[in-house]
Amino acid sequence: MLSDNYKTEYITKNGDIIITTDNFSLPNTLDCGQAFRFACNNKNIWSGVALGRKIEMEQKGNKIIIYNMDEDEFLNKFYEYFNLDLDYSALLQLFSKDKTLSTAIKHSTGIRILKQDKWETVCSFIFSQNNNIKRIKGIIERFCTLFGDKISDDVYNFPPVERIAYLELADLEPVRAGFRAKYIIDAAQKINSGQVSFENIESMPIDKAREMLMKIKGVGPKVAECILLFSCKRYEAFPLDVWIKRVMSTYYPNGLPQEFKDYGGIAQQYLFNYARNTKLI
DNA sequence: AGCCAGGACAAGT
DNA sequence: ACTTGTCATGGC
Repeated sequence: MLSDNYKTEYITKNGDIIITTDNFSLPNTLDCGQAFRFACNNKNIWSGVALGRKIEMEQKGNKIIIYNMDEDEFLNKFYEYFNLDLDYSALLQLFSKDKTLSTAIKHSTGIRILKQDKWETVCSFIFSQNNNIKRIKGIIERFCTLFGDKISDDVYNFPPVERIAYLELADLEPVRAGFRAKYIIDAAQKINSGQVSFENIESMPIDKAREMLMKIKGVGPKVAECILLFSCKRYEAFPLDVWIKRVMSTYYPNGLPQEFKDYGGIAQQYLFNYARNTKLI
């Protein structure tokens, strides 16, 4: 359906990367509930931690500036992280044939699905269950500060899985994750031991991938879909949370149109953001 | 103050 | 196979 080798325009300048595209909104992408470690300061700079480094960005119209990053690191890690190999222009044009999606897209333009670290995504969405986004962010920051490596002032990497695998439940108490803490330990142990492996997860039949992820305690159908969508490039994954369930019952009682299903997860993210922000649904 | 949150699990029909 | 109570915590 979409081109396999789409390329987004960029240049390097003074040690920064400057991306040019009409389909990239920093606020909508970084604050739509898929990632939890980004925030905007009062000077319009978005700052966060991803793929083991602090990253600072700014949007000026259709240009996205990634400060202090060389081309190697950009091409090897963040080009894929920001999903710059997907033709959002063509995809959103397809989605816009549907009236509800068209409205949602106009409301929250420029959402992109990030390709995040898998272990971090497992933890993040375990923390997310029966929880609100504000508190999820707090839990994750405490988790990183307590167990991650310091990379600069007040900035900590996401803790490595092998470190968490050998913690006691009581060690996680200051994270204040509640009943989810035991799930984090179980996830770390199963991933660290290889009982749950990410190898081939991006290409294996999606039902196999779901089944494997759900071997982790605390990973049910919804969290599994989030992991597949937000860290494995499985755009057909379709997380059903309370917001999307409302959208579906109101606007799509017979399910999402078939022609969108290969990219249903991306459509889902526009619908989620629209529903959550407007509270109209 | 009380309801709700990017749910999952276990026990009960 | 479906339904229900329970699970910590704190945002609003």
